[in-house]
Amino acid sequence: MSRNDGPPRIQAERSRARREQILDAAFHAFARRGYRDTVMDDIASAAETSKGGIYFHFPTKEAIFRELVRTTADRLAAKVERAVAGQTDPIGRADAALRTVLLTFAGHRTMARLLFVDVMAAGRVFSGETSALHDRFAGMIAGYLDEAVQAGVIPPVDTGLTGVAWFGALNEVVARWLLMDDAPPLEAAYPTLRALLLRSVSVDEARIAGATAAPGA
Amino acid sequence: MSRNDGPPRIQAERSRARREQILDAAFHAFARRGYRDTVMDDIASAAETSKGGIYFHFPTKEAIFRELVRTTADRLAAKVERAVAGQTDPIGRADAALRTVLLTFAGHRTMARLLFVDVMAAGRVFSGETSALHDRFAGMIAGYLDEAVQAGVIPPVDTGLTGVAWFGALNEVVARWLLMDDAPPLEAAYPTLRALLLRSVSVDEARIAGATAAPGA
DNA sequence: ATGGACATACCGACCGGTCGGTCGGTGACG
DNA sequence: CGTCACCGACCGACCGGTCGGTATGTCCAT
Repeated sequence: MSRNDGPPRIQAERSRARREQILDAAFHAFARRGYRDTVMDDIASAAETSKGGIYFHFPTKEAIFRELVRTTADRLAAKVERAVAGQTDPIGRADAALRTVLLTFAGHRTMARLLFVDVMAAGRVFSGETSALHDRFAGMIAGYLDEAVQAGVIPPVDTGLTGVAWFGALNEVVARWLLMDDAPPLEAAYPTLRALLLRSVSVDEARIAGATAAPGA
Repeated sequence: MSRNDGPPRIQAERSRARREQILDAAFHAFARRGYRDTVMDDIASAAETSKGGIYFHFPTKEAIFRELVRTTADRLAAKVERAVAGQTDPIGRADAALRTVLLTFAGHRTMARLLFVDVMAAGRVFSGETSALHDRFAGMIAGYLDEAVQAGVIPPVDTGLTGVAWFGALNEVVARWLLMDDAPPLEAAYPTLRALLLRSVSVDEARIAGATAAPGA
């Protein structure tokens, strides 16, 4: 793993590692205390470095946050797309996307916090970020819905608005779960939410009842 | 207007008016710039008074914000309940609630901003407030859904979760609208959103098609 | 190979600005 | 003349970002 050819670039490797260390510490700090209540010294000490050290690797606090949001969203989107690729049935695809997001957040509260709470809570400076993030996921949903409409599986609807509404519903369920102290596992909400959403676009009741397997149509 | 009977409580009246003035200024300031980015001096100058003047009427910045959120939510809740009281049909009630909220926000972007954006954006200090606020409205929805289930108009479902999901969908649609610069009127989203939500709890397609009048069932 | 010049990574005291909240004072109403 | 309402200069904690300095690689000329 650490085999390096010819010139032993010790310094470069160390630098990369430290950068990662800072990102990781910032991720957890932001997720726990929120953007504004996180102080650079918090991140520094959690990353076992100093404020000066951080500012060697990053220009501003904002830049750290932006990078974190971007890469986290990227990771999640990739995961969803991977899950969706394994499904051919349009309903199955939308379904897989929903399940992936829900299950991922269930396993990584911190990720959920960062994306769904902090980005909103970070203030007006990041409203562009927020907008882009929500657009991205609402747009993904709308895309899958469009496919479903195209395939004739559901009647035509305003997929844009529906995507937004679906995303909102999902968002709120996750946020709710995040703010509760006692945690009934998030997965528990999946069947109900799934049925609710599918019904909202007039999917056949029979299809809703069927599990996520068997794309035999 | 400024007529006062018998005992001339000039001073008390003036005090009340000033208090209101401050609240009003704070409301708009918070709605425009958000809680954290609003500075006491902003509020002071907008209310045509001074920081000291404010601190004569209120103990802390936080207290002002809390009072604002509470009374605003109260006002909205009362408006919804009034609208709902005029409907007997369970579906009509849920429907009236939805329409009221949407139309109110459409007419008062500031109110929407304060309740839906700023409360989330105010930081961890107010997470209790957020929680309570969302619970309140999600709970209201769940209540109407319970009635509908009781009346046999819709099949039994997890009304709690459904309330949360509905609220989330509504929330997101409003938030989206708030963050857009060009504004297709919010009311335009009403019919689609209405149909979407009603379908999600298996309301008869016939009933969905019918307008909000005629509770003739 | 080796020493010294240059770059890279890192440190933490410090700076400058911000902002919630305070306090001594002032005027006007009753 | 006391009290209520109000003013605004001021305080001090806080925090993002800077800067002079150090220590540890890295590279090249000799």
